[in-house]
Amino acid sequence: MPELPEVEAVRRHLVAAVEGRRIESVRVLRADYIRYTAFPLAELSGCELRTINRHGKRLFWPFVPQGCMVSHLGMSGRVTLRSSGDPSLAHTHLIIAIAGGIYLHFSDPRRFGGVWLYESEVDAAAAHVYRKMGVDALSLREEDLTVWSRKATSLKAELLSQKTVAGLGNIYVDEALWMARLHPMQKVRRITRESRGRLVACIGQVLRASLRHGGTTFRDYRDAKANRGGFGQRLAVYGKAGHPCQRCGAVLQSLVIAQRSTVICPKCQLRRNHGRNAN
DNA sequence: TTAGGCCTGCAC
DNA sequence: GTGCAGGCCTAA
Repeated sequence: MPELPEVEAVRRHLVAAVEGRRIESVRVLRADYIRYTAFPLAELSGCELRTINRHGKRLFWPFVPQGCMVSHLGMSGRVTLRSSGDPSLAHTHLIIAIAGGIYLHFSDPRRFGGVWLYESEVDAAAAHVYRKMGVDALSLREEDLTVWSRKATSLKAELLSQKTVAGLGNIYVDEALWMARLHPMQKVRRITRESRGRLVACIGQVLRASLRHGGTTFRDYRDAKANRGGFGQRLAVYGKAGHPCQRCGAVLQSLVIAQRSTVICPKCQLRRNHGRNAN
């Protein structure tokens, strides 16, 4: 499932191919994949794609002279570059024709993802970043987590919520918490500053390592070239319940936290908030 | 804060 | 055939 490294890998590939190019036409094959439009999508024809930015798991596509598209891959979304405007992949919902004979195909079997269209980049950010998303996980610093001292949620729920840190999903939350030796059920307000610093470092390390390998392949993820990511076999805990912890050898344990499957090392990741409201 | 719904493919 | 996987939104 696409998380930050997968989305970033897609972004880099797309930018190299289509940045600065003109939109020739837009073809919607499935209307409800377009979640919001401030103006008809067809009016993007003739506009120039200025660049592609990313915040968390979302891509922002600002156009000149006007318009900004937001895309989210959801669980099973893919954006692929093709030389044909005919849908070759099942579940292709949107095709954007770009000058130079390039066609951007948006496909998404499960349709958890989608596309939004705003008048401007500011409008797009207002709807998708300012209200609900925290700092992007790749530029996270320890100071960004000081707000945790006033929050009652668990580490797992907090990191999945995108509210303070944007971009992590179930895979990388489990990986980063394991690397930082923190228990996912621990309350964020009880995390020491030192542990927060360690977590920030581990989040960066996990994401950058994944990015170097082109993301994680799990189920349907592919990058814009339809390649599979190579980070999958390097995962330490995700999907590895019952296997030995590569750090201490203890058997990795599976549990459900915040309605999400979670894998931890019961020996490395000890809860430190026992004795007070530690149910 | 938590549960449910969305949706499909795949493992069992 | 059943159930689970998951991000994110909405409702209770």
